[in-house]
Amino acid sequence: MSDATASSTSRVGPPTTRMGSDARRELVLEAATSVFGQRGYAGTTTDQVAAAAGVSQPYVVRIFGTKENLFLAVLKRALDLLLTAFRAALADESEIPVGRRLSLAYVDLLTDRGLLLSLMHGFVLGADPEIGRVARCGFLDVYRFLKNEAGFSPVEAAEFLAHGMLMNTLVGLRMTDDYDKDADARELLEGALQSKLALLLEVTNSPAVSNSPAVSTSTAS
Amino acid sequence: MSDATASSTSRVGPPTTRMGSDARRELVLEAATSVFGQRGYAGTTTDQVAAAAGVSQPYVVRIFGTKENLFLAVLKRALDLLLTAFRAALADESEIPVGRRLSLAYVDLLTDRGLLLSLMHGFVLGADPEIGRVARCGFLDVYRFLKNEAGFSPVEAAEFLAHGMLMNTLVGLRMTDDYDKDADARELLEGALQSKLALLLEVTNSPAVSNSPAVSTSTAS
DNA sequence: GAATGTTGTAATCGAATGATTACTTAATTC
DNA sequence: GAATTAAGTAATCATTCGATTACAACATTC
Repeated sequence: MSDATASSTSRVGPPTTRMGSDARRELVLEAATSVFGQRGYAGTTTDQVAAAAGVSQPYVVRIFGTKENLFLAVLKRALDLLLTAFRAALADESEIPVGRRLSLAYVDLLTDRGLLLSLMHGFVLGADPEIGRVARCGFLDVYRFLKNEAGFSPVEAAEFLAHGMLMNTLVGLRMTDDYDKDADARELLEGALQSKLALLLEVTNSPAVSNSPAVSTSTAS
Repeated sequence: MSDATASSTSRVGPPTTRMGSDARRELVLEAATSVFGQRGYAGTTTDQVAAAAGVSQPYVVRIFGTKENLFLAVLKRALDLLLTAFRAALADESEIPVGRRLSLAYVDLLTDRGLLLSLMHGFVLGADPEIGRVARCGFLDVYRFLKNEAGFSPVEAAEFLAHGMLMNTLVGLRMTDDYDKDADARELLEGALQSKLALLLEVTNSPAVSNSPAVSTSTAS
């Protein structure tokens, strides 16, 4: 906090230009996706989300009503982006077979830190009444897409989903952190991701979560 | 609470017989495994664990020092049980091929509610310094078992792990809740679990998590 | 059978956190 | 250009929760 000439309640910087509520909402959703992906639903505070989005904590709460609603919005957005990316990959005519195109689209999404991990956190909270309902429904939507739109058989679809869950888990584990240190980790990543590994390694380089509390409520100047 | 003849500080029931600390520790670990599996690390309170174990909340804390230590102990125990079950399945000579025996052992473990879900919750917390380290190490231990002891190739091991992660996810999602209601859920479960589905359906019938706070600190009489 | 250690609980504390209230200031409208 | 709406924050509250302290009852040893 600069002790400038400003009196206690007057402005410090140049007059802030305002943002439309839709844009602000999307910005908070992106920040929330990142934080929820790292720390899970219960492990994330609205204050951490606010800090990541560069707004105050009460504003985050006011936009979404409750933390649970915010997480549900993150889940729905993630599922929407996932299916949209899959449909784009499907529509994109190419010599590459369908399954491979979808796999590549999936790994592409893994590079959006938090997106698929937030989903994963939701998937293991099926015991929660609200979150569980949305998560089950979303997972089934993906399954139906694979069958009805991509033309997979039930077993092929399960196969595809299994590899997706393994990739999610490896990213959640931050197994890429051990890529240089552990030969088995390297081999596992290569076996699980094969040609898609290089793409993933490029973006997996952010540090571990810090346990120090966010400075909170105050916007970064 | 019975309003018996007891004065405020006197005993109510018969003199409680004590339990050895090892047995008590194991009992608390089992309860913690169940609760962590349902609600995740951050979503679980030491009080919920205490209530599930039938002891007081401070006692849970005293046994394990911190909640994080408790969760780490749950993870290590789960990994130990997993590898022990796998080694038993491997040693058990039979006509059934190795992969199938291990799969059956895995589904057997899924019936211990919470065990594999606690692991799964740990797996997606790789960004946490301590939990992440233990989770990565444990996952790699399983991978090494598959390669070095069960004789899997790297790709076969990844394949096996992928199906394990899908099964974990389906259990975490409580997809079995929709087995009777949704044809796609039924088909997905059958495609993913195949012959092992019947085993899993038998034990998946406990209700959703309640959001009412545990009565806490008081032992059930 | 006192002394001593162990198993266990009741009471409570301090910090963290989701939410609320009241307020400020930038846009927008008439 | 006043009035009104919308974007945003500071301050603060009530709960929750992990942890600590002090104490009680059972077990063991000598």
